Amino acid sequence: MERIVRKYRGKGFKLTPQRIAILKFLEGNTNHPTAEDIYTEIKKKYPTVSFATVYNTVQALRDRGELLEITIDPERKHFDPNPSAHHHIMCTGCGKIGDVFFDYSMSLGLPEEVTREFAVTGNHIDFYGICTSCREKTS
Amino acid sequence: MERIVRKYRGKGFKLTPQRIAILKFLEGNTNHPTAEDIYTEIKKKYPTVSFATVYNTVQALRDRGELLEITIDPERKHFDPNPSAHHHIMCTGCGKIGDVFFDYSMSLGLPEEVTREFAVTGNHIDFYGICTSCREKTS
DNA sequence: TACTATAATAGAATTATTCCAAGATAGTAA
DNA sequence: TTACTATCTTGGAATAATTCTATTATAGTA
Repeated sequence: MERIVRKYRGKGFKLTPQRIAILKFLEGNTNHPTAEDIYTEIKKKYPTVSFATVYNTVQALRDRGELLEITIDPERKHFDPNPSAHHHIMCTGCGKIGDVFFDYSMSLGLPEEVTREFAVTGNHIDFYGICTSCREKTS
Repeated sequence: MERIVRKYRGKGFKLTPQRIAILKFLEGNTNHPTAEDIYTEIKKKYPTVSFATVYNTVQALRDRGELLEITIDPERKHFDPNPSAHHHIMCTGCGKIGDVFFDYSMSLGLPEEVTREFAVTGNHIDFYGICTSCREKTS
């Protein structure tokens, strides 16, 4: 019995073959795939899968707090199956996204004029940079 | 002679009435408008203005480093005519976006496994919270 | 004043995402 | 094991944001 089936069975989350394939693809995936990346991958095994299924599934996972929607790339959304609080860095050359596991919360005090207006609930840091392979290409 | 005309004339930036209207609308605007917000406003005075003109103009401004594209709202892009390095906070109730003028760069050291792969060039922090008026509504 | 490079326009095209109705099926209760 | 039903999957249409294109207009300049 697979880990994924064990994790989701009987929790109000219907496990269909397509969903299992999506869950397997996402599990431990640190590539921050887009909806299209997921769709393309699942289509290999389930050629009739639709974007609706991909979006439905990531939405269900997001609602369960098991997946994050990432906005660092202005072009499209990326998804991160690691829901623990962390941050991201994107290569401005090739668009690759990496994780930044570091808790900055102690360092992010806000100016009084902001806390006067907002009750702060969270934060997320986008870092930008150039990755190793992009630096090699241009040097 | 208007300030805007003085600022842009003779700098390879063609000043048309529509552009002047957009520039005036953006100047000092801290509401982080969307393309549609800009379009709707300019349409009042220039009813034939098109979205293409709005997008062309904000792109030209972005390329000149005079405007930032903001990704804090997963639904759509917002624009910020203040290009100085600062951060943003969005109300998760009503979507209102506020500015956070504080330089956190000294606090944002990155783990070695990240700097090994990326030459970091910038950062931007998205804060989330609930604004005053949304708190009043739900209490 | 006239010329030319650039902008504005309408509308089509593209892309990302959501919605919908019909058929299929996983999970459950008997 | 069977049968039921709530939920999922699907294709395609719909929506929304953004970009592109060809044509016309015009700001800036010479």
